[in-house]
Amino acid sequence: MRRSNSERTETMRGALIRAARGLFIEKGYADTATPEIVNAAGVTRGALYHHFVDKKALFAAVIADEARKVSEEIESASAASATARDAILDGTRAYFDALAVPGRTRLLLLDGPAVLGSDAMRELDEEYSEASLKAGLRELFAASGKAPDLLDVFTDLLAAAFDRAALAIEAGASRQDYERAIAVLIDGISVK
Amino acid sequence: MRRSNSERTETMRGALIRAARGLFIEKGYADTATPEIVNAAGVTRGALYHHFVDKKALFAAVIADEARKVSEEIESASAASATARDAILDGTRAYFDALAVPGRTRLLLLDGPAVLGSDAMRELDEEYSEASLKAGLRELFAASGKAPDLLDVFTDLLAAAFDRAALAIEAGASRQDYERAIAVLIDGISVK
DNA sequence: TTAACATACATACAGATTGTATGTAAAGGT
DNA sequence: ACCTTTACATACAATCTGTATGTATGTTAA
Repeated sequence: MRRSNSERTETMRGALIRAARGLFIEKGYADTATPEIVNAAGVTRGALYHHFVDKKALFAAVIADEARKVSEEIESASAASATARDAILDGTRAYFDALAVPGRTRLLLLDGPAVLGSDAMRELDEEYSEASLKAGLRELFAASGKAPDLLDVFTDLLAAAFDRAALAIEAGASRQDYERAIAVLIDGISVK
Repeated sequence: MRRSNSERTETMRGALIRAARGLFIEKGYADTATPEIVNAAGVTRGALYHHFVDKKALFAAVIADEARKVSEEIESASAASATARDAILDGTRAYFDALAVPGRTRLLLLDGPAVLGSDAMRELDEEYSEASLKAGLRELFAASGKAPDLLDVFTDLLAAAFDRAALAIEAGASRQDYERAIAVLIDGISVK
């Protein structure tokens, strides 16, 4: 069968990313060797190093994919909420659902920051999942007549709290407790 | 000179931990090789692998040291504050000061969780730095007549926010803005 | 259509790294 | 003084990563 180059590239990159994703989740970035990855994908290391400059670049592709999926799931879930408060809390639940997909907390919250740096992860977060939170907070501030001068800071702090909550929930903590506490935090910052 | 074995062990472990700390901060855990570490310490890899089962164990020793120091600095700073609110905010500032020591955010917030796992780091945090925050929150809740049923959860969420703030401040954000926002969060959860 | 080139992938190789095995010297107990 | 244990150094085997090189397949233009 004759396949175009762009098609070959696309399927090969997809296969490598999928195989790498599984192993990175299972054993972590550091303990996953490139021979394992290409074995799982049924190819050789030549393909990997042709499509990615190094192992870290492959990891970055996995992370970017995952961040995009999380963002998409959140946005598709937070369709229409009655109030700004509800929009934020619905978004929070959608975020917890998205991070409940096995391995995502490890990829996005543990290995990602260590391997790619917190700056790179911050950029990804801002580009993807934090956008809707920030929009929600902006509305909330507007509705409660609060000055939005610390909007970015509150977004950052709450995003960090959500991340920690996702980690705790995965470790066995009560999701309901964390959702209640987050609701208290949201209500707390919306008082004038 | 004749030195006892326990004395030799202590100085050697200290030298290895100090050398490793510097390199882990400078280049990260993954990019620091054990030959470099022992070179910096002026010994051989034999000494390292005699005192630590592997590279990760040496890293764990560095992290434990650092977490203890942070905890000590916080406790020595938060001597006596007028109110529970002040105690928490003073503790927050002390935490920011402690994490402003170069490399600590990388050690404790980036490499630590990735290398040792978030469970291990959570245990360290609970044993050390989060204890005073939890005590402060308990007082705050008592003073404002709030039910303390979510005390652990709020402690966790706020600790995560503090960590993110420390990272942001190191990346160049306004420390004052983050302190103001944190004060708002604290005040928000203390309303009945 | 085919010669010329670029892209996709495989194989081979060099350097470096980790952990272990083994050897030696110093300390501790009897 | 002897024997055991601990502290450390050296030597070795098994990886792993990135690069260099080789081959096949796709692309382009005369």
